Amino acid sequence: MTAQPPGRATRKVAATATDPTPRRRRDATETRQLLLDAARRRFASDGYAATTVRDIADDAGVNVALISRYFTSKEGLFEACLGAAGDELRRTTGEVPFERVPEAIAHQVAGFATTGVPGQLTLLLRSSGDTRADEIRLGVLHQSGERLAAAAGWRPDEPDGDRLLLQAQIVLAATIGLAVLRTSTPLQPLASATEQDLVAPLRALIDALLPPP
Amino acid sequence: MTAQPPGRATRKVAATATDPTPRRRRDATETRQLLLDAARRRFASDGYAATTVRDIADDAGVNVALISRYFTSKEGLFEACLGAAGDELRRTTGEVPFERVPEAIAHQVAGFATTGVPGQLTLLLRSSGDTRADEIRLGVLHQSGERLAAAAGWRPDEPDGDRLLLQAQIVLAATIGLAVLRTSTPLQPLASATEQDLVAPLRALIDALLPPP
DNA sequence: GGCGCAAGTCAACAAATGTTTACATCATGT
DNA sequence: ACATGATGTAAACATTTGTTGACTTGCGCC
Repeated sequence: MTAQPPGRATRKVAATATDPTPRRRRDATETRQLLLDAARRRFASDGYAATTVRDIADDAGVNVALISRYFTSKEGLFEACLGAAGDELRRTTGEVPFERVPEAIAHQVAGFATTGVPGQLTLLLRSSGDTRADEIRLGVLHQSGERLAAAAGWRPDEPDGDRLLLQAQIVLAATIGLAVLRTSTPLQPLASATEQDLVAPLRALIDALLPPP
Repeated sequence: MTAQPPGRATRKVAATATDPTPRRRRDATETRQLLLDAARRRFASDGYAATTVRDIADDAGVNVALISRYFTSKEGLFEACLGAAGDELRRTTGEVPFERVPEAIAHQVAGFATTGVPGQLTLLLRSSGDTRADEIRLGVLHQSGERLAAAAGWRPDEPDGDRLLLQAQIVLAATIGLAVLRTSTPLQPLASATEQDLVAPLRALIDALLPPP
């Protein structure tokens, strides 16, 4: 496929010609980031097992061996991706006033269309076959559920508290299902609905499950 | 692991000893069914790519080669599973009076705990890397959404019809998210909630998104 | 009973995958 | 300028995976 003639290597000079920023040809941190971005896209859209390290390396335009160098292994790379996804989800469901949660979720779910990066949410539910990654994912989801429930007035010791937590987790489930049906399995018209299109239904959904305190 | 001593084959006599029905040792249709059941479980819990044909064959207690014989290929086996899952989902969202849709969904989502089979729903969203299977899945989901919307009074030519269809698909998304968070990623307390625990929140959710006609 | 075919077994194959090893090349400090 | 460590490359590796072909074994029918 990409077999280079064995003489002098072709080198990738093409981009640098029109590139305004003559960035260094060798930059470890940039290479790391390229790999992370490519991996997030691949993992989110194809899942962990179906993604090969060569896919990721090709997307990023770097050599396959660098994945092992910078992230130890494929699993290490996946965990690094999960970390970023967790941060993003925490930001969405945590540090946001309760009234604006629908907007935040809509933005998160719709983020795929705006940013090129498919929602990190899909990353969260991809079965990985890796125990460590499963733990991370579960922890993130659990914490997100508790934050959402807390924003709706949940207190851990309160009687009937489990009901509220359960309903917060159902909201979370709906969010994740939305992300999946928009990216991994593009279901129309849901997949092409805009961020604004989603806010109203999401508000109705959240109001129904988590009545404001 | 399961290495048999190479002398006379051990043969699987263990089960037949206490088995009240001395069923034939060689039954093509039964073997097919064993493979289908094992495959549904594996595909639903681990995903398509992470599941190996040897896993399935071992679970079913049959030889690996029989997968190719009866289903042509791993993809063929997956499509066969998708067919069954599609039937089940159609049954849930279609031939049910609108008022009882929450119960039907709860039953479907909770089905994992009651029957040993993890909800066929999770099968529906597993990315497969196979174009044909993707089409099947998308078709099933689309049809389910339309049936649900129709049960809520949606008519294709009606103005503002897209909004209703969109909201039905959001209900579908919530359902799928629920199935995932209960099986693939067991999130507590959601994962251990009983069927009855789910009915009330689901009714609230559906009432909010699909007001009865 | 014994014959024929369906059902099942075993071993091997090629392709793909994650990882490593040895080597080449750039960047930087002196 | 040039030595040295960081960065990137290429090829090879040991496994695993899906699939196939030749072979064996049991079932049903004459």
